[in-house]
Formats: sequence, structure tokens, C-alpha cells
Amino acid sequence: MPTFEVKRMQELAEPLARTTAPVSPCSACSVRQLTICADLAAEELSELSSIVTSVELGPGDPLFDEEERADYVFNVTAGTMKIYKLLPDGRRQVTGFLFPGDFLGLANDETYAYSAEAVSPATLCRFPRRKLETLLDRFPRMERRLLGLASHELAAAQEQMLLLGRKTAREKIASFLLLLSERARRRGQKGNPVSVLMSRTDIGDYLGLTTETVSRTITQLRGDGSIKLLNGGKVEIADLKALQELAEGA
Amino acid sequence: MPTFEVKRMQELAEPLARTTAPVSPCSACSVRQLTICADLAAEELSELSSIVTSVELGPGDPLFDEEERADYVFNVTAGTMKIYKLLPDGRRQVTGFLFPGDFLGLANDETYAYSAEAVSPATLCRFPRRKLETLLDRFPRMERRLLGLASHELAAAQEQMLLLGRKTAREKIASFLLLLSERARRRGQKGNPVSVLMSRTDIGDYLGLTTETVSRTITQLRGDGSIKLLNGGKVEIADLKALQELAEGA
DNA sequence: CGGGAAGTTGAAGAGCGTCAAAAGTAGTGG
DNA sequence: CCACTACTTTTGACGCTCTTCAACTTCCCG
Repeated sequence: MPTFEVKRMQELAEPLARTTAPVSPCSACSVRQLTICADLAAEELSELSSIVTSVELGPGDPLFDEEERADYVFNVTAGTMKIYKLLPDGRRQVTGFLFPGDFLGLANDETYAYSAEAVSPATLCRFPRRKLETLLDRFPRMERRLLGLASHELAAAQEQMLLLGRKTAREKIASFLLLLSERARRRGQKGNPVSVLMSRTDIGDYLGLTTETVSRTITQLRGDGSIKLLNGGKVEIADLKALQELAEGA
Repeated sequence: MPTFEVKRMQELAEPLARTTAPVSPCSACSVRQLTICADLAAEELSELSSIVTSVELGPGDPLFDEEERADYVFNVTAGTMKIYKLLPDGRRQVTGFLFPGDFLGLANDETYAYSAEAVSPATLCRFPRRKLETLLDRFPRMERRLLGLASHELAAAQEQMLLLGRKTAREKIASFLLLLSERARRRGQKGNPVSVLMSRTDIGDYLGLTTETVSRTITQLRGDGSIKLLNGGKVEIADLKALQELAEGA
């Protein structure tokens, strides 16, 4: 049985990643209320448990690549992931950072529309897509939940388009810090200081900037007194109001 | 009964827009297969008909504004719509152009995440959100379809982020023309020449450029021999391969 | 410690934006 | 039918933000 799981793991990602036997009952899951598993009955949860597998990734480990057959969908339970698209010459656009409770791998097509990789050590729940679909037929509440998550993602994507297309570097960085802060708070952590675990390159690729511009802009905001850099990748939001006005482009 | 409809219309948009009594049976709808109503049984279609109303808009007419209460969802049946977000100082990001068969108004929140307005004369089906939701409970096939559309939208949004964050002006214009062409073909029209009904300003706001840059870039592509401008806002794709390579950033 | 990656800072340059004006297009009314 | 107006598009000149290329510094992790 463990052997079986390990084999499937290798189809999925490099030997770096580890899979274990069916995850401990979803009922103990700390991020359940944030994701598709919210509000399921005990019986439904146990059915879900029976198809789910856990995946562990280290920083930089790939989960899947764009164009790959989308046989699984995932739920982040710990750590941070990034999803991105590439141009043939290597230019990269990070389309999202994912935190515990976030869902990924929804594919309309039969293939993933983006690549996914771990930013920090991360744990995910993996659902075979086919099996999840048949489960959805019987758990309309879960399907509704999934639709809700997708439409939330869609709204976030549009907000990001506004940022990419129309905001200046300063506005982008301010928006980014506030977004991280807000998302941390929604996960029940404190939003200030905010931990910024991703590299300058990742931030640049998310905001449509170069690492140099990210660095310079952060330095600038620090000079303004809007933020302070602490150690451990933490950023203190020193002047929330200024940052918010900047982010909204006022 | 018609009075009732007119009154509700006024909550929705300005007197410019017109509503009629329940639309002629959905069974005759020409875009049904493209949208949420695909694959419904005759009986289901008639139930759907009973809650739907038709909306007609002229160029520039608003359908709804960001932040407004999202009491309705819509389906474009004819014409072209645009959806966009604004910054307080007036900077605008068009997050999508919508054509017959496209769906809009999905709101996660209780309010719309963007504004919507007609680009050309347009007709839409309007569904009261609440009633549609109860219908979805009974028509799982429609809910599945909606989820499929949402995840398709999501993939398109990510493609657009790649464009906004990482492509040059030339690459953006090339991608845009190919996108319009592709979408026209999917609706059963011919993809070349492609009709570009929207203004340079709208295009710029969609691609994260100014109207001047859009104009200059189009002139440039014409000079290259990649495209030709015909009258009636039509653009002939003269060198498809060149345009594709440009769009992919090769 | 020491080596390598990540981050910061600097100088120069390119691409796109801004401001301005001309050319084209469409709608209106005499 | 044509002239007038108003708007959209195009073109031009210039400037600024962000990128590019490069060197230097800091931070890790062995």
C-alpha cells in the first residue's frame, strides 16, 4: 500500500516530494473551514478521507507543470506555494501565492493551465480529480463551495490585472504588502508585522517588475517611514494609512 | 406584470436600458450551447425561461457598477460587453471583453467585483441571482457547467496576467488580435479578418497601454506586413505565423 | 569561517507615457 | 448634399519610470 502511493507520487513530481498513506482523518484538519471541505457531514468527510493523499514539498520543489495532465487537484494545508506561467524565453509571471486553505489544480482543459511549486516547506492534500468529481455529484454542498472559491479567485485575478496593468511600482509593492497582511489575518495570524517568505525575484514576477525595482521600491518605502524591515523576512507596516492610500492610487 | 419588470429595471441600470417580458423560450436561443444552458432538458429550459428577462443596451450603456448589490447574473446573447475596474483617480483596467455566450455577474461577495457596460449594441439574459441559485440546487448539470465556465475564466485571467506583467506592447497587440480571432472562430464566425469593434482607449485599458501606444503599435505591425487595416474596424491577419510568434514572445 | 546565492545600489538606456497638434470619421442641421 | 462640429485616431517631440547591466554587500549554510 505505501509502495503504491510512492509509485503514483513519481508520476506526479520529482523524488523530492513524499507521499504518505491516506491522511489522518480530515475531521482534524486545521484549515478545513477555509476550503472545500467546510460544512461537510462526518460521513462525507470520511468518504473524502478515503481518496485523499498527503504531499510534502521542500522549498523550490515542483508540484506540477503547465500542460501536464491534470489528474489531481490539491489543497494547501501548510506552507506557501506559488503558481506561474512562463514564456518560451523564460519570462515568468507568478499568477498567485497560495497559503493554507487555498485550492489549486482546477483545470478546465485536461491539462494544468500553470505550473505550481513550493516557496517554503509545504504540505498539501491531493485528490484524484476523477474521484473527486464523482464525489461532487453526491455532495452538492461541496460543489457549491468550489464554485464559491472559483469565483473568489476570479475576483482576486481581476484585482491583480488592475495592479499589473495600471499601478506604479510603489503602488504595486504597497498593494502586495497589504494583500499579504490581509491574507495572514484571514488565516487567523496577525497581519502586522507580515512575513514575506518569498524571494525578491518571486515578488517581481508576481508584480510584473524586476528584482532590482522591487528592492529599490522597498528601500524607498522604508525611507518614507511607511514600512520597517525586521529580521526573518518580516515587514512591519509602520504607516498603514499611507500604504493603503498608495495601494488604492489615491 | 410589464410594469413590475420596468420598475426592477430601474434599480438595475439607467433608463437607457430596456427590459421586455420573459424572453422567448430559451429553446430557441442561438448561444445556448456556449453557456450555462447547454444540455438542459426541455423541462429544465422552460423553468429557466420563467425566471429570465431580456436586457437591451446601446453602446456605452452601463449594465451595472462595481460595488453595486449583485442581485442578477447575466448571459450575453448578442453584441459586445466590457467589464472593468477603476482606480479612484480614473485609471481603468478592462478585465475582459464579453461576447455572445459569455456569462457575467458571478459575485462571491454580495456585490459585483467590476463594472460592466456595452461596447456595441448588446442583448443579455438576466437571471435573478437568488432564483438561479435555487434552480442550481435542482439542476446539478447546470452547476457543473457554471463551474466549468468559471475555471475557464480563471485560466483566461491568468493568461491575461502573463500578458499584462510580462509582454511588450507589440506582443500585447499581437496577442489581442489573435485572441479576438480565436474567440470569433469559437462562436462560429470567421477569424480572419477579425472585427475590432472596441475603441483604442478600450484596447489600451485592456492591455495596460495608452491609446497612443496602441495606435503606434498597430501602425508598426501594419508596416511589418503582419496585419492590414480594412474598413469597418476589420483587421486582416496577413502573416499569422509572425503574429503568433510575436504573441508567444519567441 | 568561506563560498555562493540573494539582495542592494549605481549608472546608463530603452520603452512607453505625456502633452500637443494634425488628420480622419461620424453625426447633425441647414 | 454639403458644411460644421465633435470625437476618435494618428503622428510627433520629449520626458520619466522602469529595465538592463554591473559591481558591491549581506545573508546563509556547510
